[in-house]
Amino acid sequence: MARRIAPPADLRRHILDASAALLVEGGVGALSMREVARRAGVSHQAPYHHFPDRESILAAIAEEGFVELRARMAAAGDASKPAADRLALCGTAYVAFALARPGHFRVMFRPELVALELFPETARAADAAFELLEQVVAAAVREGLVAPADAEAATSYAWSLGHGLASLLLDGPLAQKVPGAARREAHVADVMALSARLLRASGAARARKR
Amino acid sequence: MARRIAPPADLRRHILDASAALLVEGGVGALSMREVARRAGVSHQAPYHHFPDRESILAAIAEEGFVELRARMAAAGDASKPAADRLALCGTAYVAFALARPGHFRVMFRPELVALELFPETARAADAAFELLEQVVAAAVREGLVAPADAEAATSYAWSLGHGLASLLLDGPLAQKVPGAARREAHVADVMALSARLLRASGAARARKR
DNA sequence: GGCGCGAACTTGACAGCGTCAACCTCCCTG
DNA sequence: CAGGGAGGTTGACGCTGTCAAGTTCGCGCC
Repeated sequence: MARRIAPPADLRRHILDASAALLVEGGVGALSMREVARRAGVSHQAPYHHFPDRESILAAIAEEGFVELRARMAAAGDASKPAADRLALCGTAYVAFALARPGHFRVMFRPELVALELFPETARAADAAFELLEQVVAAAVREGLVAPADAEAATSYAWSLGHGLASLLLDGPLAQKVPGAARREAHVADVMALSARLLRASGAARARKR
Repeated sequence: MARRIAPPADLRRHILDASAALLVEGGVGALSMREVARRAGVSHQAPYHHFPDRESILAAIAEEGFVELRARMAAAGDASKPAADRLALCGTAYVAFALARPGHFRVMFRPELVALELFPETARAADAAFELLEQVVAAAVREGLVAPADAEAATSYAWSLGHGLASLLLDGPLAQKVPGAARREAHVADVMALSARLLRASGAARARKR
């Protein structure tokens, strides 16, 4: 009876892809259950057989995002390099992820959209990404760039710098002030290089004191 | 005929206050034209005599936010102090604003909610806040903390650090990891002090080279 | 002083939304 | 081969933003 015109095999995958596309096009407000269903070529109720509600779709997208974010940071900052460089590369990877997957990124840090306590898988993926960053900061402490007492502050410092730069480039004033993918990339590199320079200067000052 | 039970004088003000309260309670999704009207004690259509649509309410709130943000930063970083301290105090004020006015903050950096090109007043308020930060960074360059060639990167650095820390404390993983207003305040102070230390180390290194 | 007009507010309607409920129709399993 | 569940359907509900039209009030003008 001519069932399944558009959805060939995996409707769940189709739904997630259509949702990500909608998030990119019009932000969270544009992601509606019915529009997703329309794009997947199914009835407005079909998605409910794969996700209990709209929030669960957003949670699945956020989870995908955290997994990819962690993978990108892990690939960027391998342990052979000096910690200052690793931190800069992780930060660059963080921003690159946000710019490459804006739809995912915009959903990942919105507790009113995705209550992490209701989606343990998503929360675990977020924790894993956070822990990777903590390891790199620990390396920076080991190399004497910052004092051991500053480890916690340094973790927030590194995460904030990357997260803030990503947010401002994606949705903030820097979106207009730094137009074009190439200029953005260069600007991110500049900011991260500046931070690395500051960290090295701090490390040198601490070494001299001892 | 028992007109105006609830709205005594200024419905526009009432609408903005109710909207801010809704934003705090349930995020952007909770701000509905009809709920705002309900809270103001008027019909669902009354707000349209003061705002042409929902986006205009959000734009007005964002504008208020940028004005207060600028005022707080201006009050925090007066020009008599060293630039490293001014930057740290401005950053602290930035985060303090976000935590004190979460409803406003969540709307100020969402172009899909408030298209700044349609609301020049809001855009002007945002620019004014940004320019204040640029002045403080210019002072840091003048004091030799960073190279003149790094001025642009340093502006993004400072803005990103404050914005990122505010976002992570408000809606990110730090919201759970650093609970309680007092601990948050202390953590912000730690991070900003660390950044100031890094900047001073950089300034000292640059002075030594010359 | 009366009149008109516009601002502020009302009720009513419409389409689109998320979601609950009920139904159909395969395919796999006991 | 009976039965049941997975995955799809249509229909309905109350909510939303917004358009349209009606009402009421207060102020300025002839």
